[in-house]
Amino acid sequence: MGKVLADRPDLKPKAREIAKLASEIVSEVNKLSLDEQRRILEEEYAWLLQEKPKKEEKKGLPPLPNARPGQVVTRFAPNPDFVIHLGNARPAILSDEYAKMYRGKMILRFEDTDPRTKKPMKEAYDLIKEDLKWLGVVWHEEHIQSLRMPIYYDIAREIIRRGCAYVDLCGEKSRELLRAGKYCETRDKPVEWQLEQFEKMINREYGEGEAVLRMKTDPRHPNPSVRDWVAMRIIDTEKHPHPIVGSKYWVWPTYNFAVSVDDHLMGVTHVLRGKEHQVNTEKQLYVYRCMGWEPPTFIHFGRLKLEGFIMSKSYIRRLIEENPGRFLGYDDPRFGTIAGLRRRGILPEAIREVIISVGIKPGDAKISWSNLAAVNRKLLDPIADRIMFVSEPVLLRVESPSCIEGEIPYHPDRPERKRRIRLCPGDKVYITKSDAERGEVRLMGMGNFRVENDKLVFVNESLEYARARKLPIIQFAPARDAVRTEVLVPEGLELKKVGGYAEAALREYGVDSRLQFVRFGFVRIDSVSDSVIAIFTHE
RNA sequence: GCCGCGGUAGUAUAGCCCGGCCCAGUAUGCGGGCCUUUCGAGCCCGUGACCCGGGUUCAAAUCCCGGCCGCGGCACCA
Repeated sequence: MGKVLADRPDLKPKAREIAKLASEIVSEVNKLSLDEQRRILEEEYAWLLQEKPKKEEKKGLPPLPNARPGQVVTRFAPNPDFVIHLGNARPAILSDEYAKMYRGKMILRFEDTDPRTKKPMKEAYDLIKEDLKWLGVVWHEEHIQSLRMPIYYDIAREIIRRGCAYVDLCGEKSRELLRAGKYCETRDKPVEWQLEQFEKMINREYGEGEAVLRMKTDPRHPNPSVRDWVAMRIIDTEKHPHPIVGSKYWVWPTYNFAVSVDDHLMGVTHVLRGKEHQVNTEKQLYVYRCMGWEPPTFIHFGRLKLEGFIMSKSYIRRLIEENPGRFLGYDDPRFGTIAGLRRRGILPEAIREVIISVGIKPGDAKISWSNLAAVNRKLLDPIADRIMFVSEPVLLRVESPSCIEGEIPYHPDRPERKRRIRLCPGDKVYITKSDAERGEVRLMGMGNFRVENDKLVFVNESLEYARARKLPIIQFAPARDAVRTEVLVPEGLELKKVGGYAEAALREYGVDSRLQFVRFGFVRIDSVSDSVIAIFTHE
């Protein structure tokens, strides 16, 4: 029934008749036996049996509304008060992705207009850029708001001239007034007075809290925070110097004012940001309306959480400060910062893939670690060399009639790259304790051995023998040139340490190498000295 | 409390705008098998979801109403 109408939408007006017809036919067919039904189908309607080709699944982002190729300008506007985390990477990657998709432009803008409560961190400007580069984000322009102050002053004057803003001298009282749907009496003063007062603000004739510039909105707007929202306020930069411009400015734009001005002046066409900005969008529209600017297209998506990771900037900072020595820094692999994920061994392509798959839905998304790990594993597997690492090592002595030699490929897909390992009678070898308890094992690439007390007794080299007996094929490390290795395994807020020995080949890899420790999991080499410290990425 | 936005398998997502090719697709996870000198990868098979209740309609995941739940906002933060 549905099928018929889908094929012939022109029949829709007759749907009622068709429904009746269809049910008659169905009941008729149902009287026949199943075999009979099949026979008729095969004989007379064989063409129905042919599978239609499966349509190929489209991957990637949905088209951007109101977007014209070559005309799209997006932006990523972080607050440089700390490094960015996976949640911040979402607008960054999405903005980058759409700019690329439409051959447009992407702008990076640091929003550092509050040296008091969101004091910028001097190093963060560069750290954020590093993270973005690592993520593969490409930007064509770079701006710092604290370096654009005269621009905000100029637009503010224009907005006052247009009668859209006023200087509020009522201080604390204004908050109550506005909550009640009323407002400070200075709102009704003439434009000339407002301009005068604004210059007095700039000339430091007022202190913090004594005067603010407010947008005129609807004093009875259902959302009290929208009512005459603050566009400019005074921050005492003698007490709270800004890390870039010091005490040069006294009057600072609020987020909503600076953003509206910049988005317009920089020609931003599409603003992609979290839904926590929905009300801000509403506020910013007042600026566009007053100035007669055309607003960009706003897209708000939900929050992004990474299961089992701490993302909050302030919480991470507190944890580090209150627990000296417990964390490795803002890039600790237990944190959801970009730097933390990088140190953990997550690839930037994996982050991008996950963020693209989550898309731009307004609903929240909780990414499960196993999902991120699966994507990362898929990318890592073909490029990570296999190295043998022995955890919980026990030391055994080889007993065999002669030396045994084996060749082990670094990667199963490229068997021509391999190292040679030689075990001779009397050699000491580390294997994992639980493997030693298996009785008979096959040392990967070497041969089959029987474990007898502290001895490893050679049986034979036959792989078929090992298969027939289902012997575990285990990793090992000859003690002679074994590398002492510690693997840090992040588990929630804990960082477990797994000690052991790796085979000599580990020496060939430097810091930042990504490897797979055979039967253990993927790791990233974090430091190399006499011994090696690796960080466990995932299985 | 007020304002706004959402609820599709364990997780994420497609479909919703324009109701019928959807007894709901895909990925991951989980279970089983094949392959394989790793408990990896790959390949097969299986598992599992439209928040609840009404309504409109021949037909509702899709439209309407109510409820429940979740999230965001309610700053002189961004």
